[in-house]
Amino acid sequence: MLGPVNRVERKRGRRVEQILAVAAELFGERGYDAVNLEDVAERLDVTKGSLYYYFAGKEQLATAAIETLGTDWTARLEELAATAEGSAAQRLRTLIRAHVAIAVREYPAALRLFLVPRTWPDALRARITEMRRRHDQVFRAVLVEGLESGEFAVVATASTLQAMHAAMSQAPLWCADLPVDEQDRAFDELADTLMKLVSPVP
Amino acid sequence: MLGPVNRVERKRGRRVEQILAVAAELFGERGYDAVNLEDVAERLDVTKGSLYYYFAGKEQLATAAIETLGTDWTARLEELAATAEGSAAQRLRTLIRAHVAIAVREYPAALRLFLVPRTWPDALRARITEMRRRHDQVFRAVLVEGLESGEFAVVATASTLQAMHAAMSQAPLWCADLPVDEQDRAFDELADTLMKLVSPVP
DNA sequence: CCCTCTGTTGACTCGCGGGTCAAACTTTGC
DNA sequence: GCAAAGTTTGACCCGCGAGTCAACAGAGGG
Repeated sequence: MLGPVNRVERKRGRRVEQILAVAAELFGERGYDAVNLEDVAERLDVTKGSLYYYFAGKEQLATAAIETLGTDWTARLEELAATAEGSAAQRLRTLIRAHVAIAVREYPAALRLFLVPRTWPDALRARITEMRRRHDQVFRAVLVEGLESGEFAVVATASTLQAMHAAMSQAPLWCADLPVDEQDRAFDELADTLMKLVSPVP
Repeated sequence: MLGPVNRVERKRGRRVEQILAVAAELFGERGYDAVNLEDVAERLDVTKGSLYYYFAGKEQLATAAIETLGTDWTARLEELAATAEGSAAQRLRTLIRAHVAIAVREYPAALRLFLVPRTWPDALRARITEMRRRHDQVFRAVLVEGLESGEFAVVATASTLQAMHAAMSQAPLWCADLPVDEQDRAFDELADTLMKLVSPVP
């Protein structure tokens, strides 16, 4: 039997989800150290102490929150990869755009997750690494496909993926402050630019 | 009259340099919050209180340290750009390699300076932005040159530079732990990969 | 209406790290 | 050799934020 058994457990489950949603947002925005539990509690119109009823501590809360964030993000990427139509190039471009859009619009500082994992407690590092591995996996699959079909040409798969990932993760920093319509143009430009990494040369 | 006038001031100047060297290393490695002044002091075989004789506070110390780090790094890039021989492509590749090597070998976590500037106090943000602007300037110059001579083709100058910068800054994260000889191969691969961003397509 | 179980509170402890300062020590100039 | 200036120390203050906990609601259930 999956899921909560009775009304009480369901209620608790919903509460946990609310907390995780807020926590994911804050940890995604600010990183680990810069989030304090009072802030999380305040956003839930609740007191800090109450969080400890659901989670053993900051680290556990952050771990669960990252899990949530990661699962959501990964799921969307994977679904997109599964449903996207067209050539490998078209699909890769779609993925890049979507990934950048999620990063910028929803987790504007989630790059911290990937870029400075050393500041996170050990337990979290593993989750973050795993999350990144799964993201990479989605991109790698399309990349390999395009390579095998001869549609793409790359110097080295590893550094191509690294470069792509770096550029995408960093996007929030330089286009978070742009107005929305310019953001869209920036996403397109970045996607086109990154496609050059896989384009064949004469 | 430039420079310190008497022996006392020279001595003080040297002490300040020692402190800044250590501070630049630590701030470059760990970011702002994660550095505490006790650590800085300990590395200098000195007490925390003593730092306050030379600097008004953590923020001022960090500002000066970043200044040092930035000046050194920028100067080396600029000198390399000025002395490098060959086509625009050859020079760009040289710059990329050098930049990555400096990032990985000397300031292994300096990417935090660029990547998460929102965690730094306002005063520091300006310095960091300026440092990055100067780095970009060096690359932009070569890029524009190659474009004008028809050697390069890019989708958009801005996102090309962004992508390059992102990939280079992030390099320390994924190749800091490699043995030195593999690092060199990784640098080469990354440089070759990034050159694709400017390569003309048929 | 009371009893129990689930949640919530707010006042508390505690350690950490930035910042202060008078006193002690060292160097320098005469 | 001594006074003044320069430098270092270590004990101390203070605020912040994580974590604790006894006391206090409500919501059902009998």
